[in-house]
Formats: sequence, structure tokens, C-alpha cells
Amino acid sequence: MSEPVPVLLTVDLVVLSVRADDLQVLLVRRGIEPYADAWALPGGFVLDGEDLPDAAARELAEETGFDRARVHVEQLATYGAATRDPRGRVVTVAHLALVSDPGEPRGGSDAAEAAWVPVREVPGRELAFDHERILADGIERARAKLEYSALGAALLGSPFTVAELRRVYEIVWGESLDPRNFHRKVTGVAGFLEPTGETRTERGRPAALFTAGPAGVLHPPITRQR
Amino acid sequence: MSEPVPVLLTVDLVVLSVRADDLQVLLVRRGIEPYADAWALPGGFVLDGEDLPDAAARELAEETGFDRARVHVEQLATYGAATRDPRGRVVTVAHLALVSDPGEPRGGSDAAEAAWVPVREVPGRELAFDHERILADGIERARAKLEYSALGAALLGSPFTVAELRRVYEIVWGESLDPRNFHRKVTGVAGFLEPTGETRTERGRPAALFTAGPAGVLHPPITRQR
DNA sequence: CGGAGTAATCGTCAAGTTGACGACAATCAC
DNA sequence: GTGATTGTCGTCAACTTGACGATTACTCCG
Repeated sequence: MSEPVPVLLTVDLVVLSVRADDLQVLLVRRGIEPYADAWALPGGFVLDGEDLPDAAARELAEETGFDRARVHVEQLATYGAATRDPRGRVVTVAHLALVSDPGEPRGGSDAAEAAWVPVREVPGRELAFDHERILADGIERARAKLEYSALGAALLGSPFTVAELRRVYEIVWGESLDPRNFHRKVTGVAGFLEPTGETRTERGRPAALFTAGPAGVLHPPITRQR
Repeated sequence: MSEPVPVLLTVDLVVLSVRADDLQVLLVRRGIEPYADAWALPGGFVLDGEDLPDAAARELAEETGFDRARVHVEQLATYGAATRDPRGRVVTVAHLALVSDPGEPRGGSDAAEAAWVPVREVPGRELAFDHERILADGIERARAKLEYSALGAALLGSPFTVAELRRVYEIVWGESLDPRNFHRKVTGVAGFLEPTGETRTERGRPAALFTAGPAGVLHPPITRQR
């Protein structure tokens, strides 16, 4: 019959950001066994009495200094293969965090070292545990949600221009988008972009500035190629 | 510092089916404390050495007799509020299962009683733990995934007619769909429906029979009203 | 057998959306 | 000023959607 088996519970974070014209993920170098010196997703044990969203927000704050108000964090999936951690039964609830470019990461308490790594360079490095799979799932979730949600803005500081938003889509999806059609699309969906009335000039004609609007979902969605 | 806290791990199942022209969920009456005699989602503890998908499939088989080959099961989300179970720290990994009408449920081992309940009648019954929230999340997931995935077929026996599939959409979404446009849409998306060449007659003109095609995602999606 | 009833399927048309791309606007560097 | 650069607006054909008429192929009943 069902015997309850105690497990250890962790939260791991797929922290994505668009930096240096690239989709990057925050990795930490593990200081302790198992997988000492290997790169891994930031994360840690869920503390006594702590809810999962709290644990994820706490780990994110420890690693990046971001507080939960400024970033998007959502639960991704839970990974519980019996053999995923050699120490025993450790189950992790992975979360996806999208942050705007935070500059250099703060060294966290558990982490010997933290670094932003372009996601396309990750397959070269061996990540600890099943973190490569978790990362792949997180990236796919982010790509998919850009289509129908207002998450692109979470990867940008506020306010932002339509061109900056388009660049986020292009970088995350890895395909180029027509500036005119993208502009028509995002400005045409009610509640998606909130015009500030301000403009910002960098090169060329000044661009209007927007903040994320109240619409959580985009209907109809912005479609990527198949 | 982070002290690992052992937790007990369960899997709970939101088992949905379209029966008697209604979206129904499989509930069990709890035989033991806490929440003895209350209705709850079927589920149970993850066993030693058991992976999460295996645990979910095992629980599903125990409650419904369905084997995993014939149903769609996917991980839904993980619920871990510290106070969700009065016995202590119990974290549950909820799964969504979509099954074709299985007739009456088998009484499971843990469950004193099992019953199919129309989802719209659930708010009247107090479900154990946070199961009401889990159920709501499962229903919303099912509704959303019908739009862009081939999951509708998982709620039907095989083969099925276009009208049966449309009825599934109407029941799950709670809105009526134009038969002609629906037919055009689903037969027009490549790889979605596989014609068997057979027909079935009930009333009126015989309907062509289909099986689910190889396409996992529908592009463009079938949209429901907003 | 000949309707009447019922449901499946095909067609049509206007309205809306998309993709491709031309044109113009508003800035900066010189 | 001129040219380079980028943002924004417009246009047009191709496609998709929503509404709905028409036809087809059965069963049932007299």
C-alpha cells in the first residue's frame, strides 16, 4: 500500500533576460557536491513554512537582487525522477522568471559564482542534475507565451519603444519581424500598450514610449513562423 | 540558512470527461481524516522510487481502470502552501487527465466511493484541501488547450465524427459553434484529422469517421469567444 | 414507394487580418 | 543644407473568419 515517502523540496529558477542583443540565462557555479564546480540553475531548498511562490521569490532576490514586484515569475513544472539527485529523493519545482537586463548578477549566498550565459551557448556546458531539460522547457515556455501574452514587456525596462519590444521578440524567437507590421499589430491590440505621450530619440526619428497595458492576453496572438 | 525540510509528496488528478452531454470530473469520497467523508480529487502518495508520471498513471489506473496508453495525462501544477494539509507539509503535484467516457468508475482502493460529477455542480460541494482551486486550474487548462492542440480527440473514443468533436468543444467551452465553419476548420488543418474512409449513421446523413491525426498543435488555432 | 425529418457537407460572400513593401516623418552628424 | 537612420502611416493582394444558404444522404413513417 501507499507508504508516504518523505522527499526534499527545492525550487529552481530559469531566469531569462535579453542582454547584449541575446537571450541569456542566469547560471551559478555550484560550490558543493554533488556536481561541485558544475554550472546549474539558481535555486535552493524550500524553507519551513514557506509557500512555493515565496521560495521562488526569495531565491530570485538572493541571486539577482530583483524583488518580485519588478519581475514576472511563474511556476514552470515539477521534476521528480527518483534518480535525478544522487543524494536521494529531491524534487524540484522549477519556475520561470523574466527580468529586464539587471547588469551584472550579485554573487548569491550558496553560489560560488553567478553568470549570465547566452542560451545558445549552454549546450556546450554540462549543467548539473536535469537542469538542461528544465532550461529547455523554460525557454520553450517563454517563446510560446510571447505569442499570446504581454510578457515581452517583462523583459524590458519601463517605458520602452515598439522597436525595443520587437527586438525582444526577434531575439527570443530567433527570427526577424517586419517593423511596420509589428508596429501595426502591437499598437492595434487594445490594452496591450499604454502610450505615455513621451518620446525617446536614439538614432533617427524619435520613438514613442509605452508601458505595458492592462491586457494580460493578446487576442489575436502575434504568430511566429512554424 | 536553508535547512532542507522533508515534505510528503502526493499526486492529485483532475480527471475530466464528457459524459451525458456534460463536462464531468471524477471525484472520490475520502475515507479517512482529514476531510473524512468530503469529496476530493483522486490521488495519493508518490511511492518510493516512483517518478511523477508513473505515480499519476498508477493512480489513474486505480481509480478508473484506464491505462496510460488510452488517455492524455499531463502535469498541471504543483501546490505547496504550508497550511494546505493539516497533517503537516504535504505538497501535491496535480495532473490533468482527459479520458473518453468510461462508464461508471471502479471503486478505488483508497476511495470509499467514486463518482462523476458535472463540473458546474461542484461549487456546491466543498472539496477537500485546495482541490477546488486545483480543479478550476485544470478546467481552465483544458479549455485553453482545446484551442491550439489536438486534445479534443482525447475526450472521445476513436473513431469519431466531426459533429462529436464539435460537441466536445461546445460542452467544454460552454458556447455553441457553427457546424459548417467548424467542419471547414478542422478538416482544413493539415494533420489534425485522419479520415478513416468509414462512415457512421445515426440520424440524417451519414458522417465520415476520423481518428486523431499526427499534428500535435493546431495552427492556426480554433478560437473561442472572448 | 414517397415524402418529411434530420444531420452532414459544400458553397458563397462580406468583413477582417496578415504579409510584403512603398512612402513619408523626424531626428542626428556633418 | 544633405545624407543617413529609424519610426510611423498607407496600400494592396492573399488569406481567414463568421454568417448563412443550398445540397446531399440517410431514416422513419405512412
